Amino acid sequence: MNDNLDAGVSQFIGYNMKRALTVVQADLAQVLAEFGLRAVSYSALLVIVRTPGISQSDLADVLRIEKSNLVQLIDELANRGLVTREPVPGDRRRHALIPAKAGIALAEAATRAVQAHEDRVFAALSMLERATLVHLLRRVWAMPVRA
Amino acid sequence: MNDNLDAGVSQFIGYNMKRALTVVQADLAQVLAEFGLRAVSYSALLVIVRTPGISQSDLADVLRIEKSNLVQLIDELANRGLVTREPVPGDRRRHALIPAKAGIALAEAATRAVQAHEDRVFAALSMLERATLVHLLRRVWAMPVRA
DNA sequence: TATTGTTATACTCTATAACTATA
DNA sequence: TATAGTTATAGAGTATAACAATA
Repeated sequence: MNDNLDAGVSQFIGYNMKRALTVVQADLAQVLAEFGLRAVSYSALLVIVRTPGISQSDLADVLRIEKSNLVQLIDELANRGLVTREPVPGDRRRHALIPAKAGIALAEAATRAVQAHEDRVFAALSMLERATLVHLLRRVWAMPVRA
Repeated sequence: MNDNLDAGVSQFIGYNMKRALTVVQADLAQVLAEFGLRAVSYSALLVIVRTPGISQSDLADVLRIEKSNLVQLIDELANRGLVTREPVPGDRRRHALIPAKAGIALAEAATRAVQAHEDRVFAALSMLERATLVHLLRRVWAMPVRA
């Protein structure tokens, strides 16, 4: 394609993955900023809404981030009245993360915006092609690479 | 798929793109570390080898990074004897980036390792599927998203 | 002993502003 | 005035170690 512009790096699959993701992330960040959210805080909120009562440790595992980096993130969501930390009967170490009404509403509105964002960003692909793309990507991340 | 594990975020194409890229980047970093390179320094070296005489500004444009962040990177490559900064006749502001013999050799060896890395990381996909993946990704990053 | 939430910290990556020398 | 290279710095994002409370 433009081998003299990028000197052949565009032959690599990883290069094209990164470049496409950069486009997607830039647009997503703009969309979520209107809700006062970043990608990671949107994900956290959505998981809490759909898994009420999840603990911070389990949430960190699901989001594949460090639990220490989740503390301030949950602080933000809690300060905005989107979620609450509730005591868990039987284990006083854990906090159950419970979505507040405002959190549920924001997650729903943001999810609609994210779906619109994906429709826009992947408009060049047909629905079938989008399904193919997801299928191929899943097989990449689902595959064990090293022992 | 595991909608109760990730609470539905895996429905998003962007989520699958990021997750796949994380796997790819982790493996690539390991591979390039054996050559004392990061992804960005490998890309820079490869472009210099295939576009001898390119200036730092033009290289920054190709790599889509800030020229200020290129200075130390080129310092490293130069200190290792992989490239040199040569004066450009007719414009004393510019430096022509010239690959040294060691730089050409390292770029070739690293490129073979990167190709082996891609063969390994995308082993779950047939050659046709890899071509399809690249084609779909290119159409995503080539598409203008916002005006 | 191990786990949960927390704090502090360090390290990488990236972006921006300002400077110099040249054009 | 504008551009190439450079320096310094600041902001994200992420990773690690240590701690108190609890299991």
